[in-house]
Formats: sequence, C-alpha cells, structure tokens
Amino acid sequence: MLPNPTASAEVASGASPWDQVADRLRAGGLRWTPQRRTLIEVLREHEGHVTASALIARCKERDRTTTPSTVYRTLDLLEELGLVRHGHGHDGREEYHILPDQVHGHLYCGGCGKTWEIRPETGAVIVEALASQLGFAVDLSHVTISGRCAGCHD
Amino acid sequence: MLPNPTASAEVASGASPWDQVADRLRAGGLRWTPQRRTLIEVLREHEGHVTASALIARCKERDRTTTPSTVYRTLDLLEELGLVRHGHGHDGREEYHILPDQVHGHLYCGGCGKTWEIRPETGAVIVEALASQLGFAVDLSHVTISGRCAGCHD
DNA sequence: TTTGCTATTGCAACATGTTGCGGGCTCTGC
DNA sequence: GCAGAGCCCGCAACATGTTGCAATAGCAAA
Repeated sequence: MLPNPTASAEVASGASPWDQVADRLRAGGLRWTPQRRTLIEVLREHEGHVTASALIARCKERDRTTTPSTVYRTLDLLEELGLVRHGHGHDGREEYHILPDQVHGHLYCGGCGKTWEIRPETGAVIVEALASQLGFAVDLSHVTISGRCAGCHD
Repeated sequence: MLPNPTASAEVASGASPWDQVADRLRAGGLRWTPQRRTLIEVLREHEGHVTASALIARCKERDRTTTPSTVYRTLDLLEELGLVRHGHGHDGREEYHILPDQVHGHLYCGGCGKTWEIRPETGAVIVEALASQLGFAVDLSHVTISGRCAGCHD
C-alpha cells in the first residue's frame, strides 16, 4: 500500500481519491463512520460496474451487521462527491459505476446477456443528435440500452 | 392518429385489437378469465404509457380482489401477443407502452421531471450510429434516457 | 477529557416486482 | 351438460429499494 500523505491541496500522483473521502466528508460537517469505512474498502476492490446488491453482500462479508439502507444512503453521498455514479441495468436494477473517468453508456444484448460499453466516439454521435435536434443534454451513463449484438441477430 | 398496422391480417374498421384478445388466447390453448378481462378493459382506457402500479390500481378499482402477481403475469402474456411493450422509466420502474404503433424511445429531464418521446427521425440517428459502428440492433423503446431538456440547462 | 450538537445508524414499514405452490376455474370432448 | 386436463389464480415468501423515527455515536469546543 502507498503511504498516505492526505494532501489538502492537490493530490500527489499515485494517491487514490478514496484516501480523501474521510477528509472531504469532515470538511462538509459530515462524519467518518465504521459503516462508511467498510463500504469504501469494498469499493476500492472493484472497478467498472457493480450492482447495489453485490456491494451490500460484500459489505456484509466484512461486517455482518451491515444494513442495506445505510449502504444506499452512503452511496448517495458518494455520488454527490463524484466518486460513484448510479445507473440502471437492462432490468431496471441499480448499478454503480466506480470512479467514472469518463461518462459512457452501456449496451445490453438480450440474446447473449452480455453488456458492452459505448465508446466515446459512438456516444458522441448520440449525444450530438439529441442536442442538435432537441436541445437535450443526454446523460448516457444513467441507463443501459437494450437490443441485440452483432452475434445475436436472429 | 394513424391506423394501426400491427396485425398481419387486416383489421376491420372500428375493430380494436383488444376485441381479438380472447380468441387469440384460446387459439393458443390459453384461457379467458375475469382477471384478464378486467386488465384489458383498463388498458382500453389508456393510451401511450402507464406504469405497472397505475394499472394495478385501476384494476383494483374495478375488482377489489386484484392481486399484483396476476396483473404482472397477464402483462407478460400481452407482451408476447404484441399488445403492450414494457420498458423502464428513468428510475428503473416498469412502464408499459400500450399498442405500440411504432418503436420510440423516451427522454426524461432530471430538471423539470417531464418525459418526451424521441421522434422517429431522431431515433433513427441513434439506431443507425450503433448499428453501423457496432453492429448492434438497438431497442430504443426499452429504456428512458435521462438528461436535461433545453429549458433546464443550468 | 468531558460535554453537547446533530449527523448517522438500524429498525420497521412500505413500495414495487418476482416466484413456487396448491386448489380452483376454463375449456374441450363426449 | 358433465367430467377430465391442465392453465391460472391467490397466497406467501422473497428480492430490491426507499423512507420516517428514535437512539447512538462522531466530532469539535471547552
């Protein structure tokens, strides 16, 4: 593990955004609790997307007393801090994008059940189409678009 | 409104696709029950989109003994018959499109909370982008895309 | 260290869907 | 119009989220 400099100004290269969570919370008059620590630890172990229920399960492994409402509330907080983003899978269930580096959408194939990310170039076409035709600023990351992939056409 | 070209055979003028439901069910060895009749009656009164819970509530008004599981199961059946299509609203809750004349997507504005339909021309751009770049056949009707409308930009 | 403010937790209840099961009802064949 | 076959219903239990409330516990000031 890296040493933890906890710089208040800019982050030294190599530091993880998670290291600052405690301070960022306290700076806002919020609190650093064992339950929040547990969730952060779990999130550090993941990348990409995780369902809410998977996160709850992992938290329970570390702390048997974990309750779902606390996890959901903490995730809301982390979303406000920009550390996660929530979206909905093809079936409407919640999914969390961890440390979203860039906004990207998702495709779900009803044939094979796989999920793909929409590459920025492709996403840009969609965003642009809705922006120019309707003046609508799309947040592609919120939903999973369904359909059939190239390998599953009829 | 356009006439509805859904069925392969022609529909006599004035006839509603709902009139054929009973026969179409029986033709498949399925049954025409009071619970199904109630739901059909409710669906006839609606157009466009309805949430599942709204349908359940309306069914309960007509028949106090309505149970949710029956409604959901019947809606699944009707979806197989092509009379409704389900999708997910911006919050992941189920929504049903009644008598979908053409596939269309939906936009939800997180600012004002309104929902718009994506016009076929606009939808075509999106479908085309994903088809040509990824070979992915999008079903736009399944999800509600979130964002901010022209009136709600910052 | 102690004290006090109040953010946070865990519980309980609720909302929305899903699923397995036993008994009842629809339909068909006679 | 009766009886048999099996589709369907309602129930109960569960899965996933959300919300209100009283009690707890973080944090900072004294």
